[in-house]
Amino acid sequence: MAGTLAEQTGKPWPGPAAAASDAGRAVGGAGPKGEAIAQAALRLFLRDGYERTSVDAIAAEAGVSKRTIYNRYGDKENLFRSVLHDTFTTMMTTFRRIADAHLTDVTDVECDLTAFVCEAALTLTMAPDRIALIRLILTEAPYFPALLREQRAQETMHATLARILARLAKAGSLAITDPDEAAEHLFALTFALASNRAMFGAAKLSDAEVERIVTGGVQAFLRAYAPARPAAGKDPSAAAG
Amino acid sequence: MAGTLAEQTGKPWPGPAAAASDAGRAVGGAGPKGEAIAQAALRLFLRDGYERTSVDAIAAEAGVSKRTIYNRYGDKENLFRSVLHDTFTTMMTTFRRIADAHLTDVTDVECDLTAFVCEAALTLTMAPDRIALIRLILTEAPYFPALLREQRAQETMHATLARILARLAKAGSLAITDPDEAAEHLFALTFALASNRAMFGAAKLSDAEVERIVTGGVQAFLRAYAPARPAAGKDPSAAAG
DNA sequence: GGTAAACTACACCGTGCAGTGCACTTGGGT
DNA sequence: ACCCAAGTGCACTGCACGGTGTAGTTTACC
Repeated sequence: MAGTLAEQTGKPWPGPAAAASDAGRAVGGAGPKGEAIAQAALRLFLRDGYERTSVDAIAAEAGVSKRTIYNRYGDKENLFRSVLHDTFTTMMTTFRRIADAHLTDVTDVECDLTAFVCEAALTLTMAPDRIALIRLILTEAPYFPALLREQRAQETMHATLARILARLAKAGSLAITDPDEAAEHLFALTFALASNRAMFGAAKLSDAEVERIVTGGVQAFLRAYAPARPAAGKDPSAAAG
Repeated sequence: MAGTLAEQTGKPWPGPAAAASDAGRAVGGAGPKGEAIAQAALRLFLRDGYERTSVDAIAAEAGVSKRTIYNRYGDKENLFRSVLHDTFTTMMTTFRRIADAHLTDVTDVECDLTAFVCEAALTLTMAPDRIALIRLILTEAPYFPALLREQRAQETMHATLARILARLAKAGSLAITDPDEAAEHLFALTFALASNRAMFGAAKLSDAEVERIVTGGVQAFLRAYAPARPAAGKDPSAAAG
């Protein structure tokens, strides 16, 4: 049957001669060949999806014998998981870095938040690979439970953002009762919005459009979560400063 | 090659004997067999995706000979397009009906908007099929350009919502300068948010959770787009009720 | 009963792909 | 010079699937 869900129990494939040779030999992404394989596999998986990508194609793309791939990764599923895992890891790291750079100490909420969201969106969310990655995750998640567990990395990003927002609320810069919900709203109004547009829209978004979208999202967010002002009712964008 | 993009020019497959028999015979979804085929195909495509669903499986699921499917639809791609097209059409109709029911004349903005969003979310966006449908669209869009054109139906829903919001703004119930952007924000804070949670989250969302999410989204939206109030400066969460 | 469209059952073809086996080459370490 | 891990090239198996051909069966209508 075609649609049977693989019940892989996350076994990372011990290696070609796990019991035989004591020390670890080149397995997975180690060495230049491993690098080439991983890059080629990622490229093709992102472009064509799991089912449509053949191991032969990956081997050709990597300039490597098919046998080498099987020697290193065991099978196609394991290669897939391995490559996706690495991608998630680097993505998470990047997000953390950007968040730290912009939001460790905030002086102007709107300005800093916008800058952060813009950079994160342009670097991570809107990278053409990222769109393909989302597609891939959504498609393959039912067949690769491990993928959803990885994607839970997003939860970490969410939590990071929630913590930052809570801090801002405590400082009186924002009126937030539920930081988790607020973080979700900020995500929805910026990253998710741009992401959806990029995925469903016909033409691909330019950087300028992305900036426009996320800026508008941040402004709406700030209007929704502006602290109670003694003399309000003015232009909402005046919340900055 | 596995990843070659099919450049189908939307030819709807004229039928088994288009030039021979003058009148149209049973083709596509007509008749009880056609119904069974379409339903089975939709079920399996949604569950397993295009590539993982075999025509044999569809035939078995529909209790129909494989030959019948080919007689009616010509090939797998055409069956896929046909089934998806029907699905989009009914979805659009339903959205229109719900919007009309709740938003033709609005007395209490928050109340009516929440009711509308709740029903639409529970009926359309959060139906388990819908999630699978989004997955399917995202996955197959690169290979079925027609799908994106269909999905543009969403644009119609967007436009409908934007028009309604513009009307509310004109009536002074909301402070909206860009109805399109506002509609996107409302979408993002409600449908998209719930949708994403449903797609990425581990546990599936209960109706109550969906209601909580979209209610929170509507409230945030209303806070962001509340008209300038003569005596403002209150707790934002007090905007509710 | 006769006719024809719709349908069925089944065998069949070609193909693409995951994965294996094996003999051979390469290159660094000793 | 020798060894051995790593890699190569290629042929091969097995299988699932898309699609076709065909002979026979149902169903409705005259």
